[in-house]
Amino acid sequence: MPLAQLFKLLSDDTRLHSVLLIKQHQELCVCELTEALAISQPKISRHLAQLRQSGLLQDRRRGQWVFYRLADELSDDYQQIIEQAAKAVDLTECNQRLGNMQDRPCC
Amino acid sequence: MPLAQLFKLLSDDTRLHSVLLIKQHQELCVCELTEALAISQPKISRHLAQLRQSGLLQDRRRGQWVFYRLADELSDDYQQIIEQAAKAVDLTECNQRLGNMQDRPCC
DNA sequence: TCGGCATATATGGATTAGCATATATATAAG
DNA sequence: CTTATATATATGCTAATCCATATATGCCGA
Repeated sequence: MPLAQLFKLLSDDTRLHSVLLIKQHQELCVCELTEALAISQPKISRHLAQLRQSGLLQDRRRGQWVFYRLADELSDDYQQIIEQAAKAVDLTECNQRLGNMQDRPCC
Repeated sequence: MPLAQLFKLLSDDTRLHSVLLIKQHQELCVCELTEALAISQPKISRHLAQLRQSGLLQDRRRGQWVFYRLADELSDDYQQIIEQAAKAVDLTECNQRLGNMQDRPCC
């Protein structure tokens, strides 16, 4: 993936915050992201599909849930860009909503 | 400027390469960028205006030329993201075209 | 069947490029 | 000094394309 494409993926708040939340928590499922970002399910699903198809995320089905994590093969350069991005974004509100969530899927 | 906006600015090859070339050379004028990127003058001019209006670049008129450089007030976080980006992009071809340019403006 | 997730379609809005043209500065001629 | 011209840069306008969202619906596993 060219660098400009990585930046385009991260240029949307929904995708940027998703990636950073997933990086912070290692793995999150769709319903957790829906809650943390306070957006509709089709909206997050569409953006996750885009991130997965671009090779930035990978998914794992676990029963009824689909968990997303950063792709294992992500280059060091790109990981460090995401690392830097994490320093410049405040995810407090997202994490609060996530913390208040009831019945979070176990694993 | 929100981080997502920085990423949107860097999500276009013309703007990404402009910023990285300017960072590498400290300062470049419009005609040098036109040559280095091998694109039309109105095209680069518009993208530079966008980068300037967003506060990423600043300009300086010197006679008939307008020189662009990274904005002085750019935050550390954002500078480091650009730093990382520079490691992931190959500007060899652009620099070759720039080196072959005749009658480059002096200062 | 139900909950969780993905996707199809339609729509409005944003982005981009190209062409022509306007503005600004420098230089030369009269 | 004024006028004319050339160079460098910016901008109006338009067409084409791309993007994000909402709504509705399909699929899959328990």
